[in-house]
Amino acid sequence: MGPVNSTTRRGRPRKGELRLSRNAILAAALEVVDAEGVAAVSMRTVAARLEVDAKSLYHHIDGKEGLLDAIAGEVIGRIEVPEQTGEPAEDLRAIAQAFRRAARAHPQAASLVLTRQLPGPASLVPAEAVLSVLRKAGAEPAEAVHLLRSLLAVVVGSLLREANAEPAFGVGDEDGIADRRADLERTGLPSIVELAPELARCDHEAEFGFAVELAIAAVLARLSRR
Amino acid sequence: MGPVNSTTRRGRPRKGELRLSRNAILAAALEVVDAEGVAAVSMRTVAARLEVDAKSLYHHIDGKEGLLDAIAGEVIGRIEVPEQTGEPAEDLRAIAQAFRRAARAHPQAASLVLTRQLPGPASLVPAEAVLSVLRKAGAEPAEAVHLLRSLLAVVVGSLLREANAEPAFGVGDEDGIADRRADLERTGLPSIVELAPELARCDHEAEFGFAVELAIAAVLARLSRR
DNA sequence: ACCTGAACACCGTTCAAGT
DNA sequence: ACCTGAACACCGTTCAAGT
Repeated sequence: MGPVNSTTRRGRPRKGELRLSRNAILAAALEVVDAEGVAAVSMRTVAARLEVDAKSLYHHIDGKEGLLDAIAGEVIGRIEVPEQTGEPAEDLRAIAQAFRRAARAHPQAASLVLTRQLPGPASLVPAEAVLSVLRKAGAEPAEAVHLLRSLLAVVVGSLLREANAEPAFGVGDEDGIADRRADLERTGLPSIVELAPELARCDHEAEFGFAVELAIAAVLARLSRR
Repeated sequence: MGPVNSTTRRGRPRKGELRLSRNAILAAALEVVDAEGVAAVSMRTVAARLEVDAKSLYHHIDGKEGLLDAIAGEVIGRIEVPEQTGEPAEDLRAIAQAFRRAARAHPQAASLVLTRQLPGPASLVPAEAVLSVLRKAGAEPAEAVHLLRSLLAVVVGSLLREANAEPAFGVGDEDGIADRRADLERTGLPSIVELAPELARCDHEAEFGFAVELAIAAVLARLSRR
């Protein structure tokens, strides 16, 4: 159908109207994601936000799959890699936190970002930073790549848990925590039951920090053991 | 439409016909996933495989979202946790490998499994095993939960990369590797260019092993430093 | 208790026709 | 060069009607 006003027409827009562009589409798509989640992204909803027909998008992006890839690239492309200090632990930590900040800027998009082919061009900038730190810290070439991939796995795995967790899993919500705890205790699995109080809650920021510190310690121990 | 034979009818099946069941639906859904990928799963395709109308599925499962959750649970529920040996490193390694084996049994389902709310009931058995090992190795209660979550992040992050990588990224395919290498060199990012030969290829099994060993070393170092 | 026909409100995508 | 009408082949889901 398209816009319902009486001046609906075909062909290119009358002069003065904003032209459709890849950037405008991406911005609109990100708005949909932030407002209603990835599931609400469709060619039609995105186009509607631009007051344009869904089919028009095909002139600027490569179908829906291409749109989702582009959204992921957009989010990951906004990682602001901090300047290096020369202190490896500090630098690696800062890059990991920058990654998390970018993911948390669009919480609803996080699973999209983490789930798509990550080593796309957009993620090469943070990868470059990590590799540079590792090489300066004394890692061999092949070793640096293994360590990069290990660090990336920790970051991605941690952020994915955070993205998938129900919103209330974090702070407050003592009721939800009590419910989960009761569920865990009902399993009868001894360690699960014993640790139910700890398992029923999750401070995502602290958990991310813990995993990253553990990984960094492992990396540095490995590099200094030489 | 349903089956096109001339005896189409409504109501419950004539006696002798197999009844629809949650298990039958899950099995059919897993067949679709293995044969054509998660994207090919729809109420209609799954129902067609059972020669049943799509709407019939609603009597046994909670809509499409419920179906996807159930598939993920099914795959993860098949993790065969090995018996403990008392050697923490060996036991943790074995659990991680069991996790990978389950994921690789249904490669097309992997991203589904890793992406959904993981701490569902199905994943509690492997979690119990990890926690038990950690506690025996001397971890404090809260610490054991942090370490479990860190280990899970490494495993999930690694398997997610493996699942998302294009099939050819692994072995052979020297052409694809050469292409990727050329792409990486064109970025001009110094460390990326220097390490392009290593970055262009990825032995998933070795990479998984490396990340897991690094994580286990970190865990044990932390627990023995006391 | 279980299955389906009719129906609804959505999808992504192609392609020819318009300006 | 860019946009859309018409059209197609799909979706998930509700609900009343059948046995």
